[in-house]
Amino acid sequence: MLEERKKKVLQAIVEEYINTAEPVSSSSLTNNYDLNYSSATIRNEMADLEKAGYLEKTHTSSGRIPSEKGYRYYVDELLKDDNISLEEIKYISEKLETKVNEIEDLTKIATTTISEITHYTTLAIGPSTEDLLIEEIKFVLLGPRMLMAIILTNTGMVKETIIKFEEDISEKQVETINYMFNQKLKGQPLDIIDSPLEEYLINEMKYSIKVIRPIIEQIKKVISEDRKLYLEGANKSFDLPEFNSLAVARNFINIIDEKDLMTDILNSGFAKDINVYIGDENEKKELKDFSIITFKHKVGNKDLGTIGIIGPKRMDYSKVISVMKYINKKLKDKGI
Amino acid sequence: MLEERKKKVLQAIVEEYINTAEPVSSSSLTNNYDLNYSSATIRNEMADLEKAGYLEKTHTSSGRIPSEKGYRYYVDELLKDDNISLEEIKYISEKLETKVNEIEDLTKIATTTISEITHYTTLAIGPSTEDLLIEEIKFVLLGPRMLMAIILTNTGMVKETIIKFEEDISEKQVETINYMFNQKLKGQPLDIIDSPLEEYLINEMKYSIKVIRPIIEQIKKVISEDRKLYLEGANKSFDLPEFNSLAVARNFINIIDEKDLMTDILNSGFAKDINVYIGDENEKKELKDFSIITFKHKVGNKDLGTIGIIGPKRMDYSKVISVMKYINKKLKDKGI
DNA sequence: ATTAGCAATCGAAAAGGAAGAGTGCTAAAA
DNA sequence: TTTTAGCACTCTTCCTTTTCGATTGCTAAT
Repeated sequence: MLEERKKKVLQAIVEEYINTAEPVSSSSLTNNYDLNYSSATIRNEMADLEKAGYLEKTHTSSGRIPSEKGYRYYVDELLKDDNISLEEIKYISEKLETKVNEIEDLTKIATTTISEITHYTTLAIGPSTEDLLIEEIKFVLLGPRMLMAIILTNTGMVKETIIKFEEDISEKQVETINYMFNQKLKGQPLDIIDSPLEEYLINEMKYSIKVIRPIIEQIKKVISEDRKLYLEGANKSFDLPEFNSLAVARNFINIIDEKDLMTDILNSGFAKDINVYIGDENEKKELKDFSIITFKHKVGNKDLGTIGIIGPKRMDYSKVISVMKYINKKLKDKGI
Repeated sequence: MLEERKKKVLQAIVEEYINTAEPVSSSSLTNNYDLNYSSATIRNEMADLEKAGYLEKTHTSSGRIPSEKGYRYYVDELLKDDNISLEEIKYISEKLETKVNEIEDLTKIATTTISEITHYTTLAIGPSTEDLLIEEIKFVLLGPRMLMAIILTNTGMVKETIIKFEEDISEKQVETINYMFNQKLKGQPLDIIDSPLEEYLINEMKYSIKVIRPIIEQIKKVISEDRKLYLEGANKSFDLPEFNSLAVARNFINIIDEKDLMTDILNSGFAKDINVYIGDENEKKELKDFSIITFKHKVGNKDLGTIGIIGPKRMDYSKVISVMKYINKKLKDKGI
């Protein structure tokens, strides 16, 4: 447990460094941040904090920057999570008022809004299809050889896909298919549609393989498709001073270009509502020089997508977390 | 019209510069590229080509690099468009064999393939909805207050959307809607669905505004939605030496992050099958340091999407154009 | 417990210099 | 007339050296 003054010094250094991106000197803190001590006193505290692992030096005679432990302490103990202005509240509210017919659109709007307010690169994936139950499947004949399958789930999510056939099929056949599929699949989990089921339907139902197979194939494909990934404000990161280093910039581009990696990150580790991973705390080593903040938007057990921010370790945690909390609350209030 | 030897020198310089990204010296060309002359002779030719505007120097005592006029001459007169290996042909063919149910998926595959083979950043937009005619609209009731509208067009394209209502609607109502809409819209251009039509339907058909309005609103929204933009291999550009300049890298990120700009670019200027814009030739001044090569994939009058490559002016035009030509041909053969 | 004072350290920027690559030009060779 | 050898000149790149200033840690005074 840190003494009160050490906390103040640590907080001042973290915030100053977040603002300026320059190592913080002892003298720059005197008479600021409620620290009315001489630079020598601050210097002693800084030396202690460094020994305890909260601060680092870039070289012998430089000012201090926070270590990952320092950031972590700041995030856990010192950070204010109401760092959001009236204008921002207003702006967010307006944005989220937008009427949408699909949840994914809302996730998209939230992503853009967060990126606009925080000026960090923001990403999101749509809701997971795991754990969803099939409520009903509808088939609509669009042409003599073109059928649309519409799957309704228990959460109100709708997935549709088009199946093309090699030969004509009749309305009568569609009716049979409709009956068969609903008979077998109503109330079942979405991922039941795999090969065993295919065999079953074909064998047990004694229905033409030429008709059943393409349907199952296509439905399988659609439900196993990767969750859609949204990315907003990749260029915003390039205005940050840490991106003056070409190595950092290239690293960043490689990361956000790697869609599977991003999806993984947004999919993992949800201990809390809002999760902060600082540098090496990230599971993926590629991210060791960045921080990630994610939050899962859900109502009850209904997963509605995940939004994440990626930025330098010197991220404005306070602002980002405040904005996320507010958006999270707003989304919950909307009650979708 | 350039003399034969000048052409050879120009071609050699362009190709050498594309390969090495270093200004090309007179001595590096002797005994290469079918140029059996001394460096002094080459030097004289280079001086002439520079006077004529085809070459530039980065400073007084440097080798030469092609000017935009030089690249243009190379692309128009000197470039080989069969610069594609057997392995590449095989790879492309395999990729394009993939069975897809929707055209957009094919565009996506082509985009990825091009990026993989050329190592340049590749983008694409799906087919334009302009000029499409409505063949039929189907309505499917998904729940008491949820309706799906499925629009079939003359090109076989399918667009569907979900409409939510404030009050229950019956199967009977859906039938009426179905009849009304098809009656009025069959054979009409897709973009007929605008406000006047809304007024017309509501007034003339004397049908509940509460039902008609949300349907029209939603359909309007869907058909006016931006065409989907695909982007592949943004990180690949960062391996190019020109991206060692931070200004260039940042510029590039800003460009590809600007989706409207990218969409505009892919939408404009289709004089030929394959279009090359070198540096300042680009309409958008942001692109003055880059080259863009686009091609529109169409069969007959049916627009099936546009694919574009963006890279430095020192782009491997020969490779890119060869690959595009081959893919274009393959897509045409597939006949979708 | 705090602070003033000061030598010591190190990075960043400026200045200087050497090496090398490439050109243009002149005069000789083909 | 065309081509080439030869060489002075130019300019970049890289390396070293120097200077300047910011900041620290330590010691002794408050």
